[in-house]
This record gives sequence, structure tokens and C-alpha cells, in this order.
Amino acid sequence: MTADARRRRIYAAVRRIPRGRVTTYGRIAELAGLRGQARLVGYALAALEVDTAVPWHRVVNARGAISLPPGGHSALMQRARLEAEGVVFDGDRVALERWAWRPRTARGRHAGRFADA
DNA sequence: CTGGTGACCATTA
DNA sequence: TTAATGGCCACCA
Repeated sequence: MTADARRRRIYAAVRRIPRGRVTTYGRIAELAGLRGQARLVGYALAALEVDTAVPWHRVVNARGAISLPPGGHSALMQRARLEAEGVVFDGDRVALERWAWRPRTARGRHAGRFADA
């Protein structure tokens, strides 16, 4: 698989995140069929155009925090966009147990490390 | 080629 | 709870 194909899979996965929810880099990697390659997700997002339709702001790190340089323009925009969608921050992070998007892979009840609040 | 870096993460101590 | 470690891959010097 080419590097370009991986990037497109990553973007496709990010586009699936619903409004008002977040998910992690590692989770996107899994959905893109690239388990264990979370770093690639960050790299791919960094390559996006400024006016992209890909909802990159819905991707946070495993702690629920924004992984962009603190105080930077991009970080501020990410937080502003999330809050505009109703996502609430607790300090510098969002509670994943509450805001993480869980695609329907859950069989019957909660299947992942993100349970409902 | 080699080595370093990055919007990362799970594991281990 | 925080720190260190090893693994991952694309890109660049």
C-alpha cells in the first residue's frame, strides 16, 4: 500500500466522526486499517489544506487533549470549533468517556475503552 | 545509506 | 499520579 493511499484512508476515517464528538489518533489509525500507526494520522492531518472539509478538529490525543502547539493559532481554532459544536473542555482536555465517538463495532454493549458516562 | 523529528500510543516502572 | 521506552511511518538533512 502506498503512503498516499494510507493518507486517503485516514482522511476517510476522520470524515466519519460526527459533529459534536471527538476521537483519538490511535482510533482513526484503526478505522483506517493502520493499527499502531497513530503517528501517521498526526502527520496526515498536518498536511491538510487550511480550507479542507475534513473535520480534523475532532481528533484529539489519547488523553483527550489537543496535540497542537499550546496557544498556537491552530490549537485555538481547534478548541473553538469543538466548543462551537457543544463539546465541553475540562481544563485543557475533554473527557473521552463522555465525548469520544464510538463507531458501531460495539456488539451488544460497550466494547472499547470508551464507555458512556 | 543513516539519523533525527513529529498534531502518537500502550506498556512498564 | 508522572516518566521512560519501544514501536510505528513519512519526510528531510
